[in-house]
Order: sequence, then C-alpha cells, then structure tokens
Amino acid sequence: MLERDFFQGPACQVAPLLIGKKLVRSYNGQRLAGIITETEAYQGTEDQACHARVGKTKRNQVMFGEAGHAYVYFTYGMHWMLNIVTDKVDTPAAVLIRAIFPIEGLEAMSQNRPTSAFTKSWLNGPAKLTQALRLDGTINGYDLCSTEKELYLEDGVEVPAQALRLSPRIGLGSTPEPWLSKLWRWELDWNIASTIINQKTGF
DNA sequence: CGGCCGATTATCT
DNA sequence: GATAATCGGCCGG
Repeated sequence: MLERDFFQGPACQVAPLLIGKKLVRSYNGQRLAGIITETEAYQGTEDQACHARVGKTKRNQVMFGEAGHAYVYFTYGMHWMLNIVTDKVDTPAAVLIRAIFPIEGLEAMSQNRPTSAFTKSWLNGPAKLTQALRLDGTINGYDLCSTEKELYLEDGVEVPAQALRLSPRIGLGSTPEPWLSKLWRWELDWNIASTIINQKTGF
C-alpha cells in the first residue's frame, strides 16, 4: 500500500508516478482493481484550469487539505470524477485519474458498468472508472492512506518513462494560456499497457 | 480513429 | 443564470 509520502509532492510531479500503480477499491467485500494508465495534474490557485483558482469553496476544500485524500466531485449533471490530493496542506493540488486498465473484479465491475465491458473503451475515461468502482460523493475526502482500505493504491507495474505520452489537459474549455497548453497529461498507450501488464502479471 | 452534438444538474457568480 | 477536468451516439474517412 502506498503511504502518505508518495503523495506529498506537487501534482505535476506525482501525476506521472501514478501511471502503473494499482488503484484498489473494496466494495461489498469485493476487490476491484485496475492499473492507472492516464492522469492529469491540477496545481495551485494560479492554475486557471484548477477548481482551486477561485479560492476555497465547499466543493474544492478537500484539495486544500492533506495529501493522499480523495477529491471526488460531480460534473456535467451526471458524472463523478476521482482525484487524489497532493502537495502540502493549504497548497491546493490534485491528480485526476482518467483511465485504468482493469485487472481484478472484472465481473463485478461489468455489473457496475455494463457499457462496452471488456473492451478497450470500457474504463478509459474519468467518469467511466468511477462508475465501475462505485465511487461518488460519499467517498469525497476519504483518506487513501487509512487502515480501512475502502480505496487505496498499491505498487503495480514498472513503467519506463519513455513509454509515457505527454499532452495538454483536455476538456478545459476557455481556460487561458499558458495553462491551456501545459503538458500536464500523462498517458500510457493501451497496447503498451497490455504488453507490460501481461509480462508482469500473466494477465 | 476523429469530430460534432445533446443530455442533465450541482456548484458558483 | 451560466458553466462544466464527460459520455455515448452518429457521422465521415
């Protein structure tokens, strides 16, 4: 299980380190898990794409708190997004988990999210994985380093830095420069992920 | 695979 | 009252 120290740096430093880690969810006594394959960093009140740009609000207050907690918010009238808080207390920062490669509890996850189950496009989106893992507002603020282990991270597979693709964050609408173009999105190609995970786990 | 479009409502101004 | 860290369906290549 990953400890608090892992999460304490700036979001743009922690985000690439999260690629290859295993996200584990305990739900109804079942273990649901996947390898993280895509992340985005949101860092500080100056980042005009970050929810914290307007200061602390009821919604974003978790981002101002201790690293290693879940920041889960609702958007577009229907979707939940999972972020992991990073950096120091009072320095708002978080990493959005955008995609996972499913490896445990596939049957249960396919019940939670029947749409395109077992295909490449099953869990390749931030709102898709929260459906499969049954994450919503009730877990906002949850400590991923706590002993309850409802949601936490484990070491997964080793990912060579050169396998990561960097690009601008997406879905930012009218966010001004330079924030719009910052390369704060990290992605592991599905085929490379498959190969690496296959070698490592025989999956 | 890429682009456009409508859905649907909590949150913030 | 406007906006949104998205998704799925439908289109064209």
